[in-house]
Amino acid sequence: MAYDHQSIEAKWQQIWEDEKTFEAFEDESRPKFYNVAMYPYPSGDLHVGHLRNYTYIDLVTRYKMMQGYNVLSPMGWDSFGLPAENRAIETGVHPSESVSSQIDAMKVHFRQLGAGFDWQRELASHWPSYYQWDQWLFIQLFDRGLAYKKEAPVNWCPQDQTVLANEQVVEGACERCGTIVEKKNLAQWFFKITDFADRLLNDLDQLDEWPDRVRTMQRNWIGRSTGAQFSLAVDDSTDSFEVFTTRPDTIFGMTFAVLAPEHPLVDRLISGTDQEADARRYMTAAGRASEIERLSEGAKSGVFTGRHVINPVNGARVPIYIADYVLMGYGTGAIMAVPGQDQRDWEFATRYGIDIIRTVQPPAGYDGEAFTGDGVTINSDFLNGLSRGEAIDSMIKWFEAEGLGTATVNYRLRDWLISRQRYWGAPIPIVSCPACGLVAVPDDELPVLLPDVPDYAPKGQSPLAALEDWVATTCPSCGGGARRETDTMDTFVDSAWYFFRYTDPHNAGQIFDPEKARYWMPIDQYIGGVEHAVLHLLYARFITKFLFDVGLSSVEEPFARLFTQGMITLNGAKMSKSKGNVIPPDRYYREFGADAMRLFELFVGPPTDDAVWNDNGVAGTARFLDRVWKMGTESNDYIDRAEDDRDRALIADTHRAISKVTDDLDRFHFNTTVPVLMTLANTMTDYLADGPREETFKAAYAAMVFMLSPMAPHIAHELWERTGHDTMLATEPWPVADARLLERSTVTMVIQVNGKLRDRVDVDADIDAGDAERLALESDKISQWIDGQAVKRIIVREPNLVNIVVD
RNA sequence: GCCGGAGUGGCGAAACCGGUUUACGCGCGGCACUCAAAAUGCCGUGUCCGAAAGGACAUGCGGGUUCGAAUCCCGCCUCCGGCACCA
Repeated sequence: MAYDHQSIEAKWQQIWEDEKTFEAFEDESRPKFYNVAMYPYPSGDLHVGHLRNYTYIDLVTRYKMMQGYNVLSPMGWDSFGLPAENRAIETGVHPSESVSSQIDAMKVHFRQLGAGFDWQRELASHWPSYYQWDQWLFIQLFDRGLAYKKEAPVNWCPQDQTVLANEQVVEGACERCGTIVEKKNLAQWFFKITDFADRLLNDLDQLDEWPDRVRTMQRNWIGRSTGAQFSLAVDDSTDSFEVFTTRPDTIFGMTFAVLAPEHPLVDRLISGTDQEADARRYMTAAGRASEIERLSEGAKSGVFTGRHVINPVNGARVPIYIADYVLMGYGTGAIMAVPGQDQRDWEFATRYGIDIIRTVQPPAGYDGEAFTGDGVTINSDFLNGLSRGEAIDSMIKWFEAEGLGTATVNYRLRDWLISRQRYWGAPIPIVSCPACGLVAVPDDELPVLLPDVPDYAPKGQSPLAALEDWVATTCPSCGGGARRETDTMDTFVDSAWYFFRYTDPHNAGQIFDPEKARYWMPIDQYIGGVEHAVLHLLYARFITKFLFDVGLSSVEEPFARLFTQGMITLNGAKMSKSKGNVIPPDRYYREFGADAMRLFELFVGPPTDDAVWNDNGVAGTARFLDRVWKMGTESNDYIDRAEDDRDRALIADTHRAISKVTDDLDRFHFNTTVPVLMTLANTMTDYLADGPREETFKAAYAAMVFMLSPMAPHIAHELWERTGHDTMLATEPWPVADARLLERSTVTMVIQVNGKLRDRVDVDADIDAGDAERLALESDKISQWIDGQAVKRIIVREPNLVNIVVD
């Protein structure tokens, strides 16, 4: 009977739902396994690239379940955010309506794929029962000074009409829409992630089950550098300013100093100097230029202030410049410039005719510009002759003794800007009172519900600001008139802790029960796209550390093991609606079934790598499933007879397949598991062609069905049932290979002459070295190749190889 | 510029510890079944020479280590990803 994938897949999807096969409960008697796919934005249409990810997560769920783990694999929706809101602006449909229908469409996809999720724990960030706890979390941070409002130059996307976090600016452009961002001075809400910089950096070392690439990206993003911060006094003035340097050892080479155009001291310094007009003109130009323009300009530009600073180590009087290659946002916004040892300073000094003094001896014959390598310190008085490290230490001691500075650590990481001037997000639960200042909304008034608005269009401030009745409120502290915060939270706040809520999703009185979180956390396997390497994955680590600090989380790191899957591409391009190269899975479901598609998603290539979609591939895996089906349902003519060599060989091959599939699943080498099963099926076909056998074949076939269960669950469950079992295959124990059967009694021994393959012979696996050598020399082919030449050496690696070395 | 990763048939890829290169699938060619086609099954399929037996050459390029290298080392080339005036 032909395999009817349509009705059989629907049948098992219904059974898994009815029997609640994937609902999980805390159970201290079994090891837990918390398995999470990054919760998706509900975009409705999934394409074959998305399904690779969900095939992997479901494979892990089913595999770990069969291995006896108490597996939790929940699913939820990252449902706040711009796409729903932009759709609302176009169509007038409220985002909550469009999001709900998208969620329904996605659930149909997951069901069709046969994905085993615990739907009883479903959550969505736009549900008030969820974002209430976003708001609660915000207040916890606020109460501890870790959420604060500050006016600062921030990234503004003119297209989306909202500010962006640093992490959301990619090469000077909005990560979402690609528009060049502008700098604006605005009062915005920040989370003080910088307080956690050292922990976020150091704990990366523990995450040895994370891809190195992601850890490196986070390290670079945090960007810790050590050095010294010290004070430079302005000549003829009581003013001074702080500078940060990683190279205090080069201070004798300082021939100028530079302030960022936005530095607060600039105005006072230039006032009344001959250079004032020039300087002001430069600052206006620099302020107008976008970051991209500043970067692309190439040659460093700047302007002399007319003022000087005194080098504290030798009293040298050096000019102060303003230049936009110094950034206000890093360090102190001011530097000592040492062109001899810094390439940027070198370029600037060359352009403006400033002196260059080398303080590190370059190697003989060095003809480069600034020398940034290691060498002996020169031209530096009491530092002369010291190595870089010694000179740095000496200088820091000197600064400390003089009271001018100290050793300092600087980070590239900035505080996380979380307020957004958009509608579709969680309202920030703060009230601004003329008398009391910024006051948190009390817990018993949460959630601050997101009100309906007549107009979603962004106008530079949140659409909520137009709702005067909503904005006007009373102060929770003094009862006087006050105004609500109208900005909403970045959706990355929602996603920074949702995996805690999964552990206790219906708790109405608490963000989650710490005991339930303790049972499930940390996530044993987290799967998602590498595009979140420094966004979601960093924020979630930060919030987890905060929850740890306040006693809610038992772990400091949320994701014990991280897997980042590659993309599916088509004609060399990422699938996207805008490119019009999206392949929907529907046709494959219809023609070949979800199981065949799942197998091809596994088979298509190494899981971490991008893979090219091949339209014929699913037909190939469907053919394989068809063969397996026929073998199980059409070969009923078993005969009874004693086991022979052929039977023993089949059983041994089966155990080798179990061993290999188990190893490969453990190592996430999913692409190599499918060929193992295909090869086993080919072996079984050959076996059947030679005449059916009873018990032996049944055992091999059962192993095939078990191994298919996590990969192609529908057909596997159906075959399990049809071969006379009334248990649920999903919860049957995973087969274990018998180590004694894995070893072969005979192997093919390769005979080489001078490393080139010349003959092969079958030998007993326990052949000794002497016999192997003798057998090799007895070979006719080999004696032809030796042909009288002197045998210099014979390398024997019994039982696999003999290599005869001749002159 | 700096930091990662990769380069193996017509294509996706295997080869896990240095030991039979190219498993498995796609594609392609042939055959069987069929009135025919589809589906299915079987056989073949790295390149070159050769009728065959067989041989030579092949893992981006050039060297090296080794009895033996896709794998280790050195130097290049190309592609992909990340960071990029971070002082």
